[in-house]
Amino acid sequence: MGSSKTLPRLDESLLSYLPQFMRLSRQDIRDILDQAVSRRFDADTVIFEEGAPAERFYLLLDGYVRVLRITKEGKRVILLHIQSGQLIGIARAIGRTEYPATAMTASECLALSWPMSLFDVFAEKYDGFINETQKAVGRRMNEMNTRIVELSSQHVDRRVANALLRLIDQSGREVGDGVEIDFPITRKDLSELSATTLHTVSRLMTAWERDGIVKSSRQRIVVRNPRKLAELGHVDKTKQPPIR
DNA sequence: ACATTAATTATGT
DNA sequence: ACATAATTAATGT
Repeated sequence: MGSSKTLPRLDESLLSYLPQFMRLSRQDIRDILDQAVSRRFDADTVIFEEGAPAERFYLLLDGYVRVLRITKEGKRVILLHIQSGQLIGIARAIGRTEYPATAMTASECLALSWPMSLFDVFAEKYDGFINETQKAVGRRMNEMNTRIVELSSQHVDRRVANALLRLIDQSGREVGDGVEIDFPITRKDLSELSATTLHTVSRLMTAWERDGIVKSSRQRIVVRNPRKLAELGHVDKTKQPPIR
């Protein structure tokens, strides 16, 4: 379960290096922190749900969060992953009063949150907040743009390869023989990111393991050869008509 | 070029 | 021991 304590006192360094708060005085940051609720979440815990009234917005201080939606038929679709230092649940920033998607922790997480009414206050009062937030929204839109094109035009192996590449880009941790995705991730998760089945992902992974591109065990994936994976990701192997 | 179904095995508490 | 994750083969579209 997640505990909901406002622990002793939040240190100002938690915020002072984040783009949204970088320009602010120590006192401003103090005020912001004093209004925050700090909460720890276990892995695989829902932070907020699609369609629910967007009462609070969050700043992820540690861990990783999945943003997802569930189709009418009960199929999960993962939209993107969020890493620490990022705001989530900022429905207000896109003019919505309900959360547009569900946020679920992918690992143990620590997050601050504020009532949504403060979003407008922050935007008005604190230099750089709305600007940097808008940039973050833009980056996510960008990612989803490329993903839409990917999902609707590329073959599975490329989709999965590119999903993996984004994951190590956003949450890669250097390990002995490559770079590991920094949170537990299953074949099923990958398939929900790539619009395919866990079986296909499984087959791809064993093939890529044989080729030394990845190494995986239960809920762990290490990319040993990002270059080769990137080739799989963008090499266009749609059949060209033979010359002559 | 894939998904689906089903059976089997591996792995973590 | 039990649940969940991963593999594998067979079959379907």
